[in-house]
Amino acid sequence: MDKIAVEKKWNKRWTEQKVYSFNEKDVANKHYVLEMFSYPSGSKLHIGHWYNYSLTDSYARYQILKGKNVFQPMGFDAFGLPAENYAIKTGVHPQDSTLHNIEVMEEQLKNIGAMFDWDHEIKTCMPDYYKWTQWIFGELYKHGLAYRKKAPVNWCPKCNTVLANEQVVGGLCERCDSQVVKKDLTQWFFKITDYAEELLQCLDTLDWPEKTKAMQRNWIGKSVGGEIQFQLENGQGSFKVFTTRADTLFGCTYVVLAPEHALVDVITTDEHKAEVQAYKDEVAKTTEIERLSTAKEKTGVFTGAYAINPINGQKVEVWIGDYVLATYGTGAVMGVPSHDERDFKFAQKHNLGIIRVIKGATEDVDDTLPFCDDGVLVASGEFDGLTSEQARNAIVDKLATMGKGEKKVNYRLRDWLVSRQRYWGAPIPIIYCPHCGEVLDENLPVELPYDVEFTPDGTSPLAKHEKFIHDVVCPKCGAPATREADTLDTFVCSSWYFLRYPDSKNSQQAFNTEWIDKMLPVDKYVGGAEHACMHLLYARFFTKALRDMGYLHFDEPFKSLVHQGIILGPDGNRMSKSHGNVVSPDEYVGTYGSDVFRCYMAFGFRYIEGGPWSDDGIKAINKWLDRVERYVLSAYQDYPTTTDFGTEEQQLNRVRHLTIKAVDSDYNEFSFNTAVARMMELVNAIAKYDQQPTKNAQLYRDTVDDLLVLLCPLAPHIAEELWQQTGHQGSVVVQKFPAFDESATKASQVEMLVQFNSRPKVRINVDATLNAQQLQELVLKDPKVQELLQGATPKKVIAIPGRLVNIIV
RNA sequence: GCCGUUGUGGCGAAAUCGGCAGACGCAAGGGACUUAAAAUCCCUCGACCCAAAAGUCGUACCGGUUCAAGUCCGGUCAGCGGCACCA
Repeated sequence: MDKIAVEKKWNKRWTEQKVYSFNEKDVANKHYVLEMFSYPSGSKLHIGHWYNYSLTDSYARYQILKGKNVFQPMGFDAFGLPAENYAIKTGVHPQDSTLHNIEVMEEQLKNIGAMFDWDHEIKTCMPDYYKWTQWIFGELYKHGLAYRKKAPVNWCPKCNTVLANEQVVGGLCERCDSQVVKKDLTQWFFKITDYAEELLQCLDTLDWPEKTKAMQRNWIGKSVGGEIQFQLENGQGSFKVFTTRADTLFGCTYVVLAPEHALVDVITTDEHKAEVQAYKDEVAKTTEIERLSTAKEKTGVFTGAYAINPINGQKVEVWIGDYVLATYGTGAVMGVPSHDERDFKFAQKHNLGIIRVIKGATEDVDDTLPFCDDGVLVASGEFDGLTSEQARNAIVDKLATMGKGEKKVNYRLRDWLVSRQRYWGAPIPIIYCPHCGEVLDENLPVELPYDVEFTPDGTSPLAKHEKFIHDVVCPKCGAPATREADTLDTFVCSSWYFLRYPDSKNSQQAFNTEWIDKMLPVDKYVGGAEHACMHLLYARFFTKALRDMGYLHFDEPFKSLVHQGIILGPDGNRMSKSHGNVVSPDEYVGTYGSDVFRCYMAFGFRYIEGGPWSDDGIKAINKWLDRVERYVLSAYQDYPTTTDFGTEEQQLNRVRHLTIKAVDSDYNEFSFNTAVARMMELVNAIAKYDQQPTKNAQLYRDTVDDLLVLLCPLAPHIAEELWQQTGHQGSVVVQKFPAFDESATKASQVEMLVQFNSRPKVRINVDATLNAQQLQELVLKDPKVQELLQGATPKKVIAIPGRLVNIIV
């Protein structure tokens, strides 16, 4: 078979006949399969795309065979920096390059032979899409979930834009690895922190990889504790500290404020002013990375001020130190050197007191090290004898009655910074009016102008576009106004695309509530694990926010999530141009066709693991598919036939049904490698049966028919071609998954393993229906067993029908 | 340091509720067919021991539970991913 020609033929025919279109009338039976959409970069689809898209498509095809009404759309995450950077380098406008790349990629995606529903395609850079991205911004704004504030933000000097916390990896820009610096800027934020608790709680309800859920939990970073108020000694006011260890409060010997803390300048005494200012200057100069390094020494200086520990009235020194972060908790911590690693180091260095107030269960107290575990309180007045856990509550409760403390939960999650000082993104629909201030523009879309000078210089390219900025009046008062020049982070665009797909042509709304309530949540979402704390978190936030506004009525967008593994280069490194280990799928697809390539990827890797690329087995898969062809055609040739159903027939039928059962669950679990292995076993059984001089044609043909249907998710074109060549009506891709007949898998006689002292010794054929008692009796009577027993009486016999018999002597 | 995850032949990997470890393939070796090659088909293929039969060892390491452990329990080590001065 000329596999390439066959692929072209069927691909074309399926598209013409719309074999794959979703039936909107049968929405109750829908199965929404979604692959993370791709970024239309200039380079072609790589192995990773193929691995993700082709095998998830196999899962979708399997669902069709199982009678599901599958919705599997595709689109493009088309805004973003790479197109803009490409434009800066080459002068080709981002819109032109993006739209061109999309065309090329559409063609490539079609060649995979996947059944994407192109009628619902989305391109996020088109006004008919970003109009609704802007609308969602407006809704968030109206509900207090989008706001503007001046804050120290992450700035990438190379990309010339701010970044979200999630886009800073180890102090470096996620995209270009430049060192990120802090800048004080007024920026737009989404209030994702309002949903921190729900985002955390709902993780338990999701069928997601444990790893991903753990990463989100970690990122949200909930910590339960208390806020404790310290009065300043000389009546200059008070400040709060956040702690998870209120039980150690009696051990507090000093407090530390973040150098940026507002109170620092107020409380510093004259004699310490110079030193404090010098320290603050020093801190401002160090980079974020240096400052956050755990290896760095715990530096700090005394302010000269004192505060009162509210639980015991002790006077403690107030220090500043850069290990206290202004952006977490209250920007102030209490120092308990006896029970905290960092405080201990800090106290040692600066000669501060160390008072031990928690005793461990064991008595081997080592006072040269901090004791950081829970224990029992000592030297803590009325709280002596309480466990740490009891004391945490008791102490905060006591403080609460004094008005000096309260229980408090803190999250590490920060609000999502969405402004970007770049061109190629959705404009933020905000107008600034000299009289009314910040006004939401509801006249959408706010179109992104084409003729923009986008060479980055640290200011937003749109700011330099006179017409865009100034050709606007205030919607409230009609006065001449100006537009917001920043654009939205592309992650905003991708935070709701799965809601748009089912209703992609709706020009009146972002989506119809009633309709997407039926179509969502996504039943199976497949994409890379690298999105754990960005896209997957943002999309959940959007879903919950839109739910609370009444635009939809479900809690989570992605019910079940699968991460495909990563295909590494042959050298075991991540494929990249710099490693020079990039493998292109094109050559393989050109030589063997997409079915062979897909089957090879299916068989060669555990789907969720991935691994280093090697093409050692691709020829074998090609041969195997040829073998399938030979036997399928052989079954339909003329040969001496019989209607008998003897041992050989039973054998074949048995393997056939075991294969049906196994492949069914394998597809369902994305275990494509074992699915192929099972089908290989079936083909081996068929090959053996083919040797029979006289064959049961009915059984033989039914069996190869089943094989073609089982194979069709992984090799749709080849299966279809053979289906047609053997004279079937209709397309194989919409057949019913073969029915499993359990009785066919049961032999009347089974080979039973007999062990002596747990070591395999003898095999005897027994009736399959015997119960444990009968089995034991029969086995003990067996001559071979008798011989091994040599007259001894077994101490114990374990007989398990269907498994084994173990004789202990 | 914390969280998660993975350790099985020369290689990719299988193994249901604890029940014959290595299915299915690749590579390798041997053979059939062929003038030859390709294609196809058959056999061997964890290690040790051995003429063979039999036997011993073997799922990262140490220990435990069990008639029986890749699988369960306790501990250790290594790889991978994430977080990390978060109070």
